[in-house]
Amino acid sequence: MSHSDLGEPRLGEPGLGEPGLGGLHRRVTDWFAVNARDLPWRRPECTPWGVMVSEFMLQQTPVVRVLPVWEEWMERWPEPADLAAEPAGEALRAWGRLGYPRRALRLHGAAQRIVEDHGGRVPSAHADLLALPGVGAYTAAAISCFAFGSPETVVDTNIRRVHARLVSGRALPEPTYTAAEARLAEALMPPQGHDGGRLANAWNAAVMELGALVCTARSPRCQQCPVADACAWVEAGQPEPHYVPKGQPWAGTDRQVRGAFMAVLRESDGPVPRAQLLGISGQVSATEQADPALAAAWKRLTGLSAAAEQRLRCLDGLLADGLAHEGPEGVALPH
DNA sequence: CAAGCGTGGTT
DNA sequence: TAACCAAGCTT
Repeated sequence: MSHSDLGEPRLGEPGLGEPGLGGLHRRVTDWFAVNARDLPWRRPECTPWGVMVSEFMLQQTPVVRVLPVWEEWMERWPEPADLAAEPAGEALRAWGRLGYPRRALRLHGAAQRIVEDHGGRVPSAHADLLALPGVGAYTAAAISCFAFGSPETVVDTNIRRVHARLVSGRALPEPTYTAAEARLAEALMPPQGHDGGRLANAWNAAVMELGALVCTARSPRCQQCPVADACAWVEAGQPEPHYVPKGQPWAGTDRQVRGAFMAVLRESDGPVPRAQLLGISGQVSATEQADPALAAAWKRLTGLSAAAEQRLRCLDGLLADGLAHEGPEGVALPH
């Protein structure tokens, strides 16, 4: 892969005595050295397990909400075996309101697999990590790179956005991760030196941080960007996105109902009677929102409101997903 | 592979 | 204020 494969946009001015894509590597990592947030999972004393827990929690959840929960987890479960020895329900409870509670379930399962298959140590190889529940391409690369210094190519949504703007001249990355984006990310990696992956590690972390703090999705802070003068998107006059991002509906969705159920189960010490759980209020089904008259007619015919049917379906879903268990006394978090 | 999966701060 | 969106993974 040569730099000529990167496409038309310029990658800074080469030939000025600056190695690495016309000095981009150096400029971004220098910016990072000054501006990086002091996050506990980045400190040298943080264990691979600490990095792994942070990566799970950071999947689709902002740093500020992860910080306090991560601290609690590290104090309570400093090693994978500590978590693996607990019931999954304890992981779900300690997950609190981070969202996507199946991540807690998968992290708990991953801890058990680490104990069984890896002697209680977080594996460092990408393939071993990828085999763990809840670990996909991004998380495997991130753990391998940030916890072990492996020269992996890490690609998250921040990095994709920086690449889209800096190199491709677009406001946003493609709606779905493309092979072209993967090739670009590979091509942008610093050359393999004799530093044991240190430069790769710094580049990954620096571009990610640049995307999180400066090259943000909305109202980017281009004045503070160390490579704005080399940015294809700035050069092109900051054109609008070439597609409309899909929204994430919430009111009346199954997600809202499942979230409400999980909140009740987390707060309960013992099992909650099924009827009580199904009776919690606060949500209106999407059907009832769209057409209250139709929903009322349906209820007269069947005796079940659309909301009631939705709650039944959502409870079944939680049980099927292993987020809850049902016994003779009711529904509870799993053992 | 597009859809589904929580939650709450920001705009 | 409603909409956007945040270090993705799984099916």
